[in-house]
Amino acid sequence: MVKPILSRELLLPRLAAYVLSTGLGHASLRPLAKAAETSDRMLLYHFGSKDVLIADLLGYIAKIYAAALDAAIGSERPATRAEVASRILAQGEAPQMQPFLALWWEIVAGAARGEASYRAAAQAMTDELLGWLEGQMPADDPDPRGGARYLLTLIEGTLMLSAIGHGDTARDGLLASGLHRL
Amino acid sequence: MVKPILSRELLLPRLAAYVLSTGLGHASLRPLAKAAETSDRMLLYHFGSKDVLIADLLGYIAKIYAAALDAAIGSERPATRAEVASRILAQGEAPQMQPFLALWWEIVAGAARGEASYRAAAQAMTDELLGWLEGQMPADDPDPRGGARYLLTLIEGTLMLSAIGHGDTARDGLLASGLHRL
DNA sequence: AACTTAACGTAGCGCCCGCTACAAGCACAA
DNA sequence: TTGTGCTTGTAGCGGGCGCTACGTTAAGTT
Repeated sequence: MVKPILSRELLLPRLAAYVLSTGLGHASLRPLAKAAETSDRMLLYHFGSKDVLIADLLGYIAKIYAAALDAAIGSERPATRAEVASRILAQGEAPQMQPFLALWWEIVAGAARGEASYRAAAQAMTDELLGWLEGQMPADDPDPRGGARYLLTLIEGTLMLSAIGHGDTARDGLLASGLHRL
Repeated sequence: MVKPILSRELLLPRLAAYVLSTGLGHASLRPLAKAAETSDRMLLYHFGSKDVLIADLLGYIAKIYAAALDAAIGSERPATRAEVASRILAQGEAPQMQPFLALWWEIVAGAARGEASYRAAAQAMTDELLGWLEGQMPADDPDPRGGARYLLTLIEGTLMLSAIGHGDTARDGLLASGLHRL
């Protein structure tokens, strides 16, 4: 007998791939089921309701994201804050990260509207990124904790401006920030 | 005879009020019509299609936003960059701006997915904010243009982190940014 | 007075939504 | 062998969706 927990873990990667490629907005049960090679009936059987499915899926995607970040950690530590920022922004421009970024803004929008599972996913992914940043801070940084939070704020602002076609604005802002002098 | 352009301009404020309070995600024709005290039939009559209605509505809301920013301009110019940032962040925390912010992240998400009308609205609102920032920069600022872009990036990052419940993280980042020393 | 046209109401189309009722298939324990 | 309960397929429910067909009213125009 196949245990339900197994089926869920079989379904989640397929659901995640579908949602990452098409977005959360149009993710309804029948298309999701088709992408996972099952039926809407079965999705509800395994997850209970669509809300639970989405919540579980967001948690799963947050875990994928954490793994992607881990895999992207360079072996040697950057020497400056500017190098930390430039590394993670380069990571943010990588093609394989684009589906995550598109999904990210949907999650942020849901969190801003107060939906609990979106907020949980957003916080999990932000905590992950913040931890990664702290670990990447230069060894001689006078304030790694504050510096990581400063860089996180700058990086999220840059990613947002890039998402709406204001990437040049953010780049000019970073150049004017004096970051390369820190 | 009442001209259609008049009716549209009568409908848009009501539609905007509804969308600002409930979000774009669940804005379908019948609820929108009810909020505007008309029928779905009439909304389509005046706008042609839902897509056009949403596009026009986003343009209208961008104009409201511009007016709200204009109204918020203080008479005397700030003396430091930190003061500029603190003013606009205080503005972002004002209760009357919360509906705009919640809607803002939905617009960003739509723009990130490549939807043209969302992107246009996002750029219009960002251009407005950027212009406002440039006008607010201290008179003795060595680089008002770059500084405004830097502040915009920091501000958007801060607003995003606040939206997902990471407001403290952003505040710590700003404190560590050395902004108060600039 | 006859005609035109913008403005609006009523009713309903076909489609997709989340979800459910019901029964059948299956592995297992008694 | 007979339950017993997990898994799955078929079919469909009530309802909301964007949109349309069609008729009516009322204000101009000629």
